[in-house]
Amino acid sequence: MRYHKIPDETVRRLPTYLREVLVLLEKGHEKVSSKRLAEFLGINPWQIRKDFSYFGDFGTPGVGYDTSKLQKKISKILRLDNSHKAVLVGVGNLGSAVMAYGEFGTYGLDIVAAFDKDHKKIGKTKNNITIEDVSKISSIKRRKVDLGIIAVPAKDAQAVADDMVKAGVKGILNFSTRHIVVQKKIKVISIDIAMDLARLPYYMSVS
Amino acid sequence: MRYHKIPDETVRRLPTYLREVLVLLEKGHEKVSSKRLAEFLGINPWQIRKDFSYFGDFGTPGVGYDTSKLQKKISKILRLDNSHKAVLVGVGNLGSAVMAYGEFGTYGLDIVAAFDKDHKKIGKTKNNITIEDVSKISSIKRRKVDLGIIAVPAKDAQAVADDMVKAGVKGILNFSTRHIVVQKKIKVISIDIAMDLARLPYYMSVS
DNA sequence: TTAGGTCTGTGAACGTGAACGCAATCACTA
DNA sequence: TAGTGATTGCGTTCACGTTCACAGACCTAA
Repeated sequence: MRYHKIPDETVRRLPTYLREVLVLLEKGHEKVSSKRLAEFLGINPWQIRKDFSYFGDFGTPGVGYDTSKLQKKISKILRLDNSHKAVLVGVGNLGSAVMAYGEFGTYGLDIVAAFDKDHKKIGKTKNNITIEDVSKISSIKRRKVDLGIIAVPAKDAQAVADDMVKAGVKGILNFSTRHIVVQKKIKVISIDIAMDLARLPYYMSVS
Repeated sequence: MRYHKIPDETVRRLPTYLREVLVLLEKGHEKVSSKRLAEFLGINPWQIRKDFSYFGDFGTPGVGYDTSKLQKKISKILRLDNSHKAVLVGVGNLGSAVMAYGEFGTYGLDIVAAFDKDHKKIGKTKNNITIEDVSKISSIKRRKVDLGIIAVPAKDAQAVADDMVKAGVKGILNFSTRHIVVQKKIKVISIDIAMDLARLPYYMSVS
């Protein structure tokens, strides 16, 4: 194996691989071939082999990859080998769904605090988390939270992001429809579910 | 202007452009420069100009782009000039949030029906939509629905997708964590919000 | 021990998209 | 009408990611 910088597009696929590998481990499969993995995920086998070739060899020709080693290696690369704490701001419809979404745990990600500015919501409890006043968000510094999730309306998004950064958050997942500007060393990933749906009609007519 | 096939990556950005253009129109701006648009969206100006160059010229050197023409043109390319009807299957936490999510309307997309298999939910009304029994999903054929949104647990996702296709859906937005296989002419776009969060720790350590 | 089948690892070819730079165009002013 | 400043349109270059093809490694069975 040679040293390689892992391409961004490969990193984007790693969580997918990890998720499937976890399922296979659960089922007790110790080995998996690139072909089989490819079928499950709808990707080409050679794409998977190429991706895996950027780091380690845990593959055995004629057999496949060792699922357990794969899981450890991918987790380590993604820094998911230690668990991470996340804070959610905005407990509306989407925010509530995010809190209830079980899949974060799969990756060792834990939502440990939730904030809102609506006084009717503050103090209430959802998913064992008591909703706090967003003006007190700086308290997460003590609680060693390094991920932030923004689920507030567009107009409030930037302000919330600024507060998060001040409170020590290192990465932000942004569900709002506004582009967010932060210091370069803070990573922001934005999701706009409406935009993906909006792309569908285009592809429907093409094919 | 020359004829060009519009690159996939450009299509991916079009909804973003459209959203911002709609905001500008709302505010009464008739013109916008690539530079200004770029600042709002966090993209490079030349990327935007290149994207726009694949279709039409509505730009005036020294002035910028005509927002109104931009809106019409992008809508037309994305086939959002006619409204589209969507069906949601799975009215859990995420499904409910999707139903309540207002941004779909921005693009002329309309959720007109919702299905679930839980008899406790069937018959209840959310966002003016009465939840129906998922076994009766074929009824959407009559209602001219062409988009499907899957918000059910992974194990049920494929079956729901199959039913949707039978019922005449042409494009699917999949929120489940399972890869879905359908006829080639049906377009599936999958979103896994946990996977995006799972990528954050990687970038946090790198920078 | 050998043969046959399977699957990995990776260099190389290929394709696509991003970044760049600048000529051409237009509005505005005097 | 000419000069100035702003901005588009797009050819070109560069960087990156995908696809391919195959040598080599390994397993099993006889």
